[in-house]
Amino acid sequence: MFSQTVEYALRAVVHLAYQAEVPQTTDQIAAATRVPKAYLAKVLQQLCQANIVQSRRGMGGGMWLARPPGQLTILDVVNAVDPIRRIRHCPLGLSAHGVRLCPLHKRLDSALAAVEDAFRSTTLAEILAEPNTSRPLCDVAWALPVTTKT
Amino acid sequence: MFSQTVEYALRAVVHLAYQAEVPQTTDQIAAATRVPKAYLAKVLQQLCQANIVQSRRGMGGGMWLARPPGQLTILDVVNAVDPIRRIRHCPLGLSAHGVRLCPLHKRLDSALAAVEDAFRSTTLAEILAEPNTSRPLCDVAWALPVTTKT
DNA sequence: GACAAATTGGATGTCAAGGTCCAATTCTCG
DNA sequence: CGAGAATTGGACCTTGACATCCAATTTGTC
Repeated sequence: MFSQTVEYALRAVVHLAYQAEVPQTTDQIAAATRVPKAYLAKVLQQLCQANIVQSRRGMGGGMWLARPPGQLTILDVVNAVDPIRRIRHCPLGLSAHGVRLCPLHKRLDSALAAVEDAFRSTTLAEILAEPNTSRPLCDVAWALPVTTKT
Repeated sequence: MFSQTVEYALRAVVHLAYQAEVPQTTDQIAAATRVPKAYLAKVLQQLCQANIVQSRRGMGGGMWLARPPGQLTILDVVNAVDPIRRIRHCPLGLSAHGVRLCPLHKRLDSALAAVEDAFRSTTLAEILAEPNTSRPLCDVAWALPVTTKT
């Protein structure tokens, strides 16, 4: 139900939240999050334009979070790459009823609203701090060499 | 976020709930719900196989609901054509953690669960009976000639 | 300045969802 | 029975999401 792109963007952002010290290259993020490198680059560009992450080119460059994790919600990330499309008017195209939705679409839309709210009220910081569970990215990131260079 | 197919299936089922008396042909349903006729036929077949609607061929044939609207939930319809895919194990493919999800995917999945619950707890009958709003299908069905035949 | 490391942008490929079309089948009615 | 009404099933087309590849650009280091 959520697009691959959303999944990828969230993984990338979680990784960046952990590696806050130094800019992460696309290669590093791709390896840690198991996302196809070339496509990840596109997704990161979108996050860049939405001012979720910042980037620097050239040697020593890479990506990092534009804000502290406590000020970055899941919804911010989702909206940057694949916004939740709320139902704002009748999908049948009839403008006869103005903005009022019929009961069917009101239910559908309120389900969307619930998702939106859940995402809006969860910051990255909360995800990182969650107690009593396995770590985000399923510990994959930490089992892999992240800064290794021969 | 919900597929077109889900939208079409729900419209069709709502229409059938209103026209409970007599079998509705694909043409009639398509006209009332503004869904492409040929594609609607495919969707209706899926609903048929899932035992949501029943059909009869030949003259006087058509489609009708297999159960009373009070015993048919939105979730039933959704699951018949495009089931909600809950997140049951780490999308990164690591089986190292067994079934336990990391905090990130736990949040995503619980959003899916919320949608599923909302859909499970809403019957067609409730949608038809909703007070104080415009009617399902945005009254389009009632403005169109449904049984007209020259 | 030259080289290597990194992002950026454009062109292209692949695949499933959405959509169309037509022939085959099944049913009812006269 | 036969004709017409309707579903059923298969083949096909189109489009956007996902993904890949390569050239251009920017940046740091020697």
